Amino acid sequence: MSEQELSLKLFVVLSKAYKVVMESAVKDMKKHGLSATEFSVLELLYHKGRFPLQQIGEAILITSGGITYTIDKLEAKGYLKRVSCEEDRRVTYAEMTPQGQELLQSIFPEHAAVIDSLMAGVTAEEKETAITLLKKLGYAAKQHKRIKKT
Amino acid sequence: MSEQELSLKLFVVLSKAYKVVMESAVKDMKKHGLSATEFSVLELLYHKGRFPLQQIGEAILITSGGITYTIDKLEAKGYLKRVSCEEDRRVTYAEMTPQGQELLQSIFPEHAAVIDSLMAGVTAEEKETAITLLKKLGYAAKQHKRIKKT
DNA sequence: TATAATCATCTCAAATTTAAGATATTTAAT
DNA sequence: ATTAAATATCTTAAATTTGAGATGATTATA
Repeated sequence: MSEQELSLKLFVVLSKAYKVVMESAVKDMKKHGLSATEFSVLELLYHKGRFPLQQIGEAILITSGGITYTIDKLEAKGYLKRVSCEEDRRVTYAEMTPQGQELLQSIFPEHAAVIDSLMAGVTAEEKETAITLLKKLGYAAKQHKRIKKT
Repeated sequence: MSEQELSLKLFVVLSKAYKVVMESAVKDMKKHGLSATEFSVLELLYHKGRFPLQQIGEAILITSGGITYTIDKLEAKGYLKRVSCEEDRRVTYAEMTPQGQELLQSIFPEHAAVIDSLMAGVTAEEKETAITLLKKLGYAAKQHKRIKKT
């Protein structure tokens, strides 16, 4: 296979793996009334604490409109609140409420188990290798985007 | 890292790699007036010839509503037409028109080059490894889904 | 042959995502 | 201190995707 054919193949296989894995993961998130995007936001706040809206978008790769939409939803559900930044009045933080904390504490372990069982059949070594390669691929694609823009 | 942590990490890295790669790929497809889904359908027909609608959905992982929507779009653009199956009257094929053929002939090489340049920075060996692992992961996730359903 | 179950496609409304642009704030340059 | 450029968030309409259910066709079974 030529280099280009390899790239195309990788592109196709990446898309399929993502979609198949995501389909089951989303099913689990839906059980708790959360979309994939909502879950990602809560997971981020759960692990990193309060976070500026803009940076949430950068972290989970959604557009500004998507940020507003998702944060609105989560705020309406009572899982987080907007807190404006004192130092920079352009900035708004998203901060988990106690209800949000409780939710994640209660559902995260099961979620982790679902993801893990999804990936049974791939060994720990293989996962490590895949993580390394996908990180590298993601980094390469990000660079490509940056360069194109310039 | 525990097995479960590895799985979670892989899940996150897979999502990010997919989204970053897709973002640039979609930008290229848009240049030719095609969405990612539309492009996938045309690419499939280009390589495999006429194909039943249902099976298109299975191949590129979109729901039945999405199939109808996308095929409608492509038919309106004149790139394919619906052809009903003689043997089984439930079935409708999607079949590329000469215009569709021409379009793909003209844009596919550039598309392949874009995908390839996106992935510069990952060696051929690494691509091969990634392909193998992602196939395995996709397969594992598909099995998981099948089992869950039973 | 009825009947039930399955299958392929379509319809439609609701949910979500995207893209472009508006507003307010901050930073940098003159 | 102005002005211009950059940044963060929000608004809105359009595009897309999802999910549930309708319809028509086929297959399997009693």
